[in-house]
Amino acid sequence: MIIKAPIDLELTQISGQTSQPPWICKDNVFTDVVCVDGEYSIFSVRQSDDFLDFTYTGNATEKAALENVKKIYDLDFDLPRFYDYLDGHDELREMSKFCNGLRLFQAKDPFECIISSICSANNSIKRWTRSISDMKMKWGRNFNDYYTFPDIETLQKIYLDDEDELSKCGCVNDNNLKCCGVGYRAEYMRKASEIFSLEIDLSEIPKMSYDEAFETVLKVPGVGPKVADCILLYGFGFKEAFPSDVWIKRIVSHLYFGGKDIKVEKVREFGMEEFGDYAGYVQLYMFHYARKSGLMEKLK
DNA sequence: ACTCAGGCGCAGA
DNA sequence: TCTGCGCCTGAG
Repeated sequence: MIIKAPIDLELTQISGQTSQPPWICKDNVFTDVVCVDGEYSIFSVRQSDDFLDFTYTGNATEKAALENVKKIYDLDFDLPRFYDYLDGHDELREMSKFCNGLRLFQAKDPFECIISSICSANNSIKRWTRSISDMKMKWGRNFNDYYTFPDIETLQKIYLDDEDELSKCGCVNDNNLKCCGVGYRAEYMRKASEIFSLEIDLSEIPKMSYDEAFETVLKVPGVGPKVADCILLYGFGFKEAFPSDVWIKRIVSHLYFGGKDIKVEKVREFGMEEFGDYAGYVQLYMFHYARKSGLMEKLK
């Protein structure tokens, strides 16, 4: 079925955002397995002119499947209206040209989003993507060779490294987190799994205010301000989040503060104050604008 | 072979 | 409260 919302699907997929790796692409069709009301469906999406062509297999009702795909690709977001907003500001005007059709690629699985966001910290997009894909292949459930992300209970039991695996199971069979290339983040990931199993109920987070949700996820080891904002934005749709890292710092500094060196924490406050409910989208557009326009090279 | 990028936790100021 | 170091891995 065709969903009439303008989107650049490929751009949205490869934007390197921290909710999930890109879906598997074959002949311009992007496919992955999605949990709908407790059951697994294979979702396929394809660019059809400006719109999205969506098909799925599985027992999900059409209504539920549609709701899910709309959420994942943020299809209810009014992109033209956002472009009017960008056009109304000197500093932002150029961005829509470079990122036309780019939407938030939202998590299909909040737990996956949390763990992959932790994995993304102090990491490269390439290495982060490989690690998460490895984890899915090793410990996720296989549906037609599309793999789910391992659930909370599964991940809690995964060994940390070779040493941990050897002492607990007597042999080493690449069945541990560090062999996925996550490095010292392995401990954070396992601790986080424990916390979401025992202390924090994932389903409570969407009911919270932004501030409350921010403070809640900050308690998780490996989650600082940047990762917390990524989790809230890509995992739970808090669009007022403005994830601020060194790149966003450089870009904001260049566009708004005459290149002056400012603290990342100040950049976050500035972004939230200045852009309000558009903060998350402005952050997304800033990053890709900088990438594509050559600004990023200039700011290095 | 070596250096560096990248956000977070922690020790020490 | 704030500052600066070390963490792990792969790319250059």
